[in-house]
This record gives sequence, C-alpha cells and structure tokens, in this order.
Amino acid sequence: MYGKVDAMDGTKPIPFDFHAPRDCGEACGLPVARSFDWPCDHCPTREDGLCRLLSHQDRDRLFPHGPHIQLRKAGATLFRQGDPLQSVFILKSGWVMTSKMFENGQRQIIRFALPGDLLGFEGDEATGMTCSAEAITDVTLCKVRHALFFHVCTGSPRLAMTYAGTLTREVLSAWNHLGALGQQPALGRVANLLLDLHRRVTAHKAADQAAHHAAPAPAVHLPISQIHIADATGLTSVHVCRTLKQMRKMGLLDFQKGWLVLLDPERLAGIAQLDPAVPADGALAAAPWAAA
Amino acid sequence: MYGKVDAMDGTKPIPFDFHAPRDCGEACGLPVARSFDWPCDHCPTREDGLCRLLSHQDRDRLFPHGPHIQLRKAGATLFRQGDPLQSVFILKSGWVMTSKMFENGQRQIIRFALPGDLLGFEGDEATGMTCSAEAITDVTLCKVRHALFFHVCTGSPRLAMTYAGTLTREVLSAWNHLGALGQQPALGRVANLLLDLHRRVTAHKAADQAAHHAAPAPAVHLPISQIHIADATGLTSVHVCRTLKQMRKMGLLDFQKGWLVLLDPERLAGIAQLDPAVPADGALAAAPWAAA
DNA sequence: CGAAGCCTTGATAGCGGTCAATGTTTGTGG
DNA sequence: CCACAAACATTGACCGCTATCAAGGCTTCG
Repeated sequence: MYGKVDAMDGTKPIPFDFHAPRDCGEACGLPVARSFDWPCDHCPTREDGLCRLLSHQDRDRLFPHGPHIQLRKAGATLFRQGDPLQSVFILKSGWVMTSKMFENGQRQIIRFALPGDLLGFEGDEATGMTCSAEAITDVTLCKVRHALFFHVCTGSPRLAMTYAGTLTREVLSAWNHLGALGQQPALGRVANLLLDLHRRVTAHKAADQAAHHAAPAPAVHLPISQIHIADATGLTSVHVCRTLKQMRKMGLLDFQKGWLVLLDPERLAGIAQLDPAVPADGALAAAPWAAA
Repeated sequence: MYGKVDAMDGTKPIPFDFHAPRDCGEACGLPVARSFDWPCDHCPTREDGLCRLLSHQDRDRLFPHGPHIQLRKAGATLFRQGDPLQSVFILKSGWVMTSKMFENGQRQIIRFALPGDLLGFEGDEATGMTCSAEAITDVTLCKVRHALFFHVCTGSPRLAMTYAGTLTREVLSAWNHLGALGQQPALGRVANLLLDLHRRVTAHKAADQAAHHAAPAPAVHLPISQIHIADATGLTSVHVCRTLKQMRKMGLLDFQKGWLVLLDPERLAGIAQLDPAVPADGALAAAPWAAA
C-alpha cells in the first residue's frame, strides 16, 4: 500500500493499492495511453515514454507521499471556467473534455484529453481557468498541486522542458483545430476531428499490438456522441448527423454508437487536410535539447 | 560595436550598433512592446519585463557573440510550413502573421505576432514547422538558433519556465480564437479579433503613457487590411467589409485604413465574449513558481 | 412502462459565400 | 505632373451551406 485515492463525492478516501493492475487502463476497459506524457510511477505497465526522462529525484519531489489518485464519475466537473489555479492532473484512464461556455448557452469543446494527457494548466494566476473540464467517461487522475508542480519544474530543467514540449503539442493541436474551423466546411471539420482522435487512440494500441498481429483493428471506440462532435466542430448535432450519413454513403468512414471505422483513410486525409502529424509519442525523446 | 545584422536579401551582413537607439521601436516608428516577453539585452530601453528574470549567465549563453539581429521587409517570409526547425525569433519591432495554407488556396491566419512575441517554436522535429510566417510590416528580429535556445533552456529552469509561460499564453490565446470561430457569428468574430489586437497594442502604449496623460488615445493603428481580418476570422473580405460597416452604423467601432477606434468598448466586449484577459504583461512576475 | 437522452429525417430560413462591377488609394514610370 | 497598374474597399444580386424548428424512432435506465 502506497498512495491514496479521493473518491470526491463526499465519501472518505479509499485506500488504494496502485501497484495492483486495476488502476491501469487494461483492467478498467477504457482506452489507455501506452506512452504517458507525464510521469506516474504507480503504474506497473509504465516503462516507456517520458517516465524515462524523469529522474527519481523529480518523482519523489512531485509525489513525496506517493501518487495522489482521484477517481471521478462520468459527467463530473474537474474544474470550472474562472476557478483559480489549483492542481495539475495527469489523466490515467478515461476521457475528459475541456470547453468554453458562451452566454447564449452554446459551448465550444476545446480539446479531448486522452489517457496520458495533462490537464489543469489552462489558466493563469490573474484570471483563473479559461475552460471547464468535464469527465466524459469514468476517469482516473493523478493529481499534483499546481504550486508544487511549478516549484519542482523550476528546480528541474528537464521536467520544465518536458512540460514545454507538452504545451507545444497543445498549441500545434489547437492551431490545427483552428484551421479546420476557419477554413473547412462540415465534411472537413468532422473528418479532421475523427482522424485526429483515431490517430491518438490507435497510437496507444499500436504500441501494444504492433509486435503481435500486423492486422490493424478496423473499429476504434470513441466514447463521444454526435453532440460532442458538434460542439467541437462548431456545427449542430443535426448537421453532424447528416454529415456522418454522407460520409458513410461516400465510403469514407462509419461512426455509430461510438465505434469508428475508417473506410478510406487516404481520401479522408485529403478532405481533412490534417497536419501531417502532431506526434502523440516519442517526439520528446528525439527533441533538440536531448541531443544538444 | 557588438553584434551583427543580416539583411537577408542576398546582400552581406551590415555592421550594426545595437546600443544605438535606431533599432528600438520608437525610432523606426513601429509599435513597440514596452515589456518584451523575451530577453534582448541590446535595446537600451529594455529595463523591465522578463529581462529581469534572465540571468546575465543566460544572456551570455544565448548570445555568446552578441545578439543576432535580422531586418526583414514587409511581405518577407520568415519560415514556411514544412521547413525544419531552425531558429527562434524574438520580434523586436513590426508585425508578423503566421498562417496555414490549404489546398484550395485558402489560408487561415493563426496569430498576429507583435513586438516582444516569440516566433519559430511552431513545429516539432518530426514534421517541421506547421505554419508559415510572413512579415506584415518591416520587422526587426532577434534570432537564436533553435538548438542553442533549447540547450540553454535545459540548463536554466527559470528560462525554461519563462518559455513555458509564453507557450501557455499562446495556448490560451489560440483557445479564445477557437471559441470565436466555432461559436460566434461574423460580428462576434471580428469584435473578438479587433478587441484582442487593441488590447495588445494599447498594453504597450499604456505603460509608456500612463504616467503622463490620463486620456487614452482613441485611435490605434493596426497595420492590417480587411483581407487579414477575413483570413483570421474565417470570413471573406467582402463579408468583413459588410460587418465593419454594420459595426460603424451600430456605433461599436470604426476601422478604416488601419486605424481602429473603439466607440463602445463595453458593448463590444459583450458581443466578443473575449476571455477576461490573457494578460500581455507582467503575469510571469507573479507566476506561482516565482513565489513557491 | 414511462422518461430521458440521443439519433434521424424533413421543411424552411438565414447567414455568409460567390460573382461581378465600380470606386478609392497607392505606387511607379514616363 | 500625368498615365497606368495593382491592391484594396465597397456595393449589389444571387445562391448554397448550415441552422432552426419539428416530429418521430431508438436505446437505456429506473
């Protein structure tokens, strides 16, 4: 036993053995990052990715009392627009979305966070969080107090640059999204989003399965509704429905009940005009400052 | 004499005395940041802002042979989508835009960089730059080789976290932009963009003038055309023209020949639903890791 | 079984794009 | 100083993509 878990529903913390496999994605049935961007030494399957870049000293400073794990139910709010900066989260399992609300009741989904992604940096001291974050599925989070996190970063340039690399990928992803919303019609926006999510999800699985079977699994599970797609792409759910129908008819992809099948990836890529890649993985290992 | 200047048009480098005031914004008539985010010790007016956060050791490591200054003409391309990572630039004077091109010839302007902003981080090792950058006006740039920059960051946590803070602000700004493109009609998008630019430009002037006169200058110069506004907001220039006309009629703002006057800032803010602020200034001085 | 949430489909309307023509400004060369 | 070109701004007519409204079907859950 090492570490603890907050249930966060008014009940008291549950003792939690994070060396057991049940807190790893495989056991809970949710998609799981094979390569976490962020260190989390409580997961026995975590041997690759940035864990390697984190010194034991940094780990001990980030988690002096062992990792602090939170379980949150689907639909739970992790933080709200305007909240002060509190904690940084590493998403261990499940999906989270961050969004902005507008006065007319519309919302813009800014990003979908998948296992391994970082949450809680989306604000500044002066104005607090600029987005709200909500769990789409049940999630497991690894929590670090904001002040502690930055304090440790300040003492560890390698961690600080790892953080900068994560932020850079967020910027590139946001800009890709921006291009889609600004310049592409419904078809391209939906294609862009679904291709991006497909790539991120399969990047995890690929690492698991590449060695075993060569055949790529055709269907991928995305735990989102057409309403999520609509709010992320700036369309209405009605029009997303029509667009998906059209894509099915065109033989591009099939998305039903959360299962996505890419029928014609080449043509889709042409329609989406997705950036070649915002690599989900390993980019930092080959980063310039690692060689310099 | 210390440092050098590349003219970058095939001519040979021009000797350049950067202790003379002519490389500072005031002398060249272009808008200038009062508080540069990025260190540049060649400018005699630079006593505030992040310069304070940079140790002399870091400066000497970033600029071992003195600052490397580039002059570029309006319309010049600084880097192109797909280029490998080369150099990081601190924009000293003038405006730069970064944009993505699409196959149908459309372009999405991602951001306008103002004096003090950082350029050249918009890519990764694997895929190179994800945007192109073009000078809107004549510009002066302070150039650091990418590898050197990251190398110095890796040795200096404070610089690394300064960099992370800059990236965070880019992320927040991109997300604000994203919300506008996804959820707002033409009026809101244009209002959002112009308010944001107004704030950034006046943040510089405010620091200069606050002590002197209380009256805020009513007209601000933005060196952009309606076509720039169109490509940044995802509209056509024809419709931007109509929208600006409408805003003039509604008494919201007046934008003609690059001069922007805010007639009704409160109502505009309501229409734009701009984030409360992505502070242009001073945020890092109060950053959590400074206190921790 | 009813309720709630999501998906689907059709009819209609409006925002903003496209096309086209003209005006305005700026810059260049004679 | 004028002629001319190029780039940008403006206006009108028309059209299409997507939103809105509405109704009904499907699935899930209590």
